Amino acid sequence: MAEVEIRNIIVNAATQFFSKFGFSKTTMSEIAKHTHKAKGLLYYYFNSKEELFNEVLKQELGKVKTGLGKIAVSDADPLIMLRSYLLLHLKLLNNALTYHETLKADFFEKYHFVKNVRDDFNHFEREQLSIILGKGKGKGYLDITDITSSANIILMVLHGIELSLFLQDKYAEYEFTLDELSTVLISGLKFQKK
Amino acid sequence: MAEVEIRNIIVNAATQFFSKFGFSKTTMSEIAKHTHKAKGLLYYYFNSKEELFNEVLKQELGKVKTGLGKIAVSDADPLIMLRSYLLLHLKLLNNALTYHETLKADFFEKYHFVKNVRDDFNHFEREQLSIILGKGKGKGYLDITDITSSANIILMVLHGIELSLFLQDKYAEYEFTLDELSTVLISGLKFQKK
DNA sequence: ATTTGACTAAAAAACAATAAAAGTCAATAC
DNA sequence: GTATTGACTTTTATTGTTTTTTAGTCAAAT
Repeated sequence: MAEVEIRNIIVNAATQFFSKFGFSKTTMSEIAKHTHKAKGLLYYYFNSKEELFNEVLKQELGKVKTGLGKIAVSDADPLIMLRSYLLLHLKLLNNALTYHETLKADFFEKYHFVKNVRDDFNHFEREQLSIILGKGKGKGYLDITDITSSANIILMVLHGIELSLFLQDKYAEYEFTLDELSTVLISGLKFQKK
Repeated sequence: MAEVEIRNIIVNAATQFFSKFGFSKTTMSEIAKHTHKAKGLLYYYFNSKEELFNEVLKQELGKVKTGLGKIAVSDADPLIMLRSYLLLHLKLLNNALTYHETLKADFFEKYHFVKNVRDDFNHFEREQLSIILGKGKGKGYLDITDITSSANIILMVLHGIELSLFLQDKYAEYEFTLDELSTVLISGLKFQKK
């Protein structure tokens, strides 16, 4: 079998276990057994359990990036784009189970090995939001001077509520409120006749 | 000495220790020693360590309530009131150290014994915000239909960012951004000529 | 070049013994 | 009778030890 296929089989099995049981309660032997391969093979493709987890998180966030990336390239109304972005961000991340674990770990300053992937994702989000905000500003829809600063505000709110939503499983409960929140935020950034 | 005075001496000493070392790393003996009283006396005034901690938290949040309570009763511009409320909420809670501990504990579903005091505070906040939003709506400043729902959005944002601000000590870092955030939120709730 | 599985080293879980803390209460002071 | 004490008991946490589990290795096989 092609090298890349086996690698994927391993990553897929790892994703199942990590998503269900988390990093420490998943064993490499379990993953190996489930793929009907020897444990040593996992170490042929990945240097460590951490590296494998990292790859799982990377692929998970990769899918989120793909979803979110489609918004900024479209030529829809920037206000609608921004709204879609906020809601899709929360919706997609709500299902990113390994990401949830790294969120939680943030509080204990563990999981440093995952820093690069997380940083990359944050950078991506900053970029996408800047594009959207830039378009909105260009077309005179948004009343913002400093795009970076506005992006920071939005990200602060998103990251803030992520913790309560995902780690305390309140997404379903708050879904409707999130809709209103995005409306308020966008309305707050909108150009207003004083 | 009057019964209530001794009680206060105990609570004050307890506040110092709990704020500095947290609930579990503070011992009742320490508190007793610091007040130059026997440990048994603490149990004459409080049934348990948990009850004492509860009292400390109650007084801490009581001060926050006093500060925040002054805003809604003033007859300032509701928009300014709302802005002051958001910023003061974060500023005062940033110094509420025992509250921080209960925030953290939320993630582990510990500290259930503190639920009443926390619920009371949440109820207070909901009330204050409703008053302010009500005034804003009445005077035609705010474009909101459901006051409860708007209060929920604001509280969700506040609670969300509290975790990152207080538990990861980012208040100083984000202070400026918070100012902008409150501007955006208020602007988003403001009545707009479409 | 890929895969195996017995092997080693390191980390976690289980257990027992010990220390430290919460909480009690009969005696004492006011 | 109310407030206070401090020695005492009970619970909970800590420490050190053993056992088990798991991450990670590697020589041999495919």
